[in-house]
Amino acid sequence: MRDLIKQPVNTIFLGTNWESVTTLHSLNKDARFNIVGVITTPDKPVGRKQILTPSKVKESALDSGIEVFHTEKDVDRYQKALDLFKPELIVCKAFGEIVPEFFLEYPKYKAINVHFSILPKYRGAVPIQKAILDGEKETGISIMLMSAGMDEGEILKIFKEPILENDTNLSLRERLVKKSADILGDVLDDWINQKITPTKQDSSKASYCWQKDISKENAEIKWDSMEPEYIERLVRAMIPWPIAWFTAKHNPESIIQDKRIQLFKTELINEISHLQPGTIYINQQRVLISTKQKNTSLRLLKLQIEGKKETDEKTFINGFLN
RNA sequence: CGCGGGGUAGAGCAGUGGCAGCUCGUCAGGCUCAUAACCUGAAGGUCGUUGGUUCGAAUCCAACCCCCGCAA
Repeated sequence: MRDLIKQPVNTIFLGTNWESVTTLHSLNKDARFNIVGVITTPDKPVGRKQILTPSKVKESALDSGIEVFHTEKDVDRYQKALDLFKPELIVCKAFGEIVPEFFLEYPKYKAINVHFSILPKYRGAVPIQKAILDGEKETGISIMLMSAGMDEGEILKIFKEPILENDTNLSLRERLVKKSADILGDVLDDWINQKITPTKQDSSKASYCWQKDISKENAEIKWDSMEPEYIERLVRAMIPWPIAWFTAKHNPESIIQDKRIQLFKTELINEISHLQPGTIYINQQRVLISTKQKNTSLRLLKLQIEGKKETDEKTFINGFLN
């Protein structure tokens, strides 16, 4: 037994974005862990003006006085990080670089990753989005050992979380981030004190998801081929990026034409419409789009037309009445 | 100099040389058992900024600022 309060574990944290920040914070204020260093990706150009910006984790770590290191996918630099920090434990959340095996094997208590799915389902970069797209009713948090393969390591603990009807990638992600930050310290403590036996994944049941599945290109709504239920899920999965979109066709029956439209919030409405799929119309103070199912339309609760700002349904109608 | 759309009342928009408008919201009153409904009235603007053209500019010209979509 090791009393972590008396002997905090020297830990390296690997991460990049705001999710990693929440996880890092919870470990950093947890007396059982001593964050000796943070490894993150190099500063990247961001936004329309391509300003060189540090990752969220880097900003946060520097604020907390934690040393920051960039490995830049360079094997030698991983070795340097080990020499520099001499970690007993590595914790990883949303890092995004392939990490060499010797680095993972170095710490006494190994390298632990937090993944947002019930493994072995949804291995890969975008498990939340894919679970929503597939219409899954639940997903979860897998806390696992890192291995050379992608998300193939042995499982320490899995927590399940329901996917709500209105859940977007963002809302669900926020819940999972918060919950995982709450539980991670205790799971690590149990692991270090050998109260947990890792379980192998059944790789025959594995499924995968890729970053390229979530892109501007794949966020385009195809009214002629996609089922309305799928479109509604697509809208929720693409929040806050890349946002589901389509170009309103040249169609006299549609109130908007030849414009690119992004959808932020929609709901399915039972209503008979014989308009061709993708036609935008207004009925009873509601903004609707016909789908390939004649008895189902999609109601647009929040939308954005190119060149304009995001507006809700009511505001859109106010302006349209001109 | 990457491409394009835009900036007009608190919000969303119309108005392309001649009195500053529409829908919603806000405020006051009315109707109603009641209401997000309906009726009457009111407040609310330096038309992004600066300069130019003109008898006269929200409108035409020039420069700049800001917002948004695409691309990266």
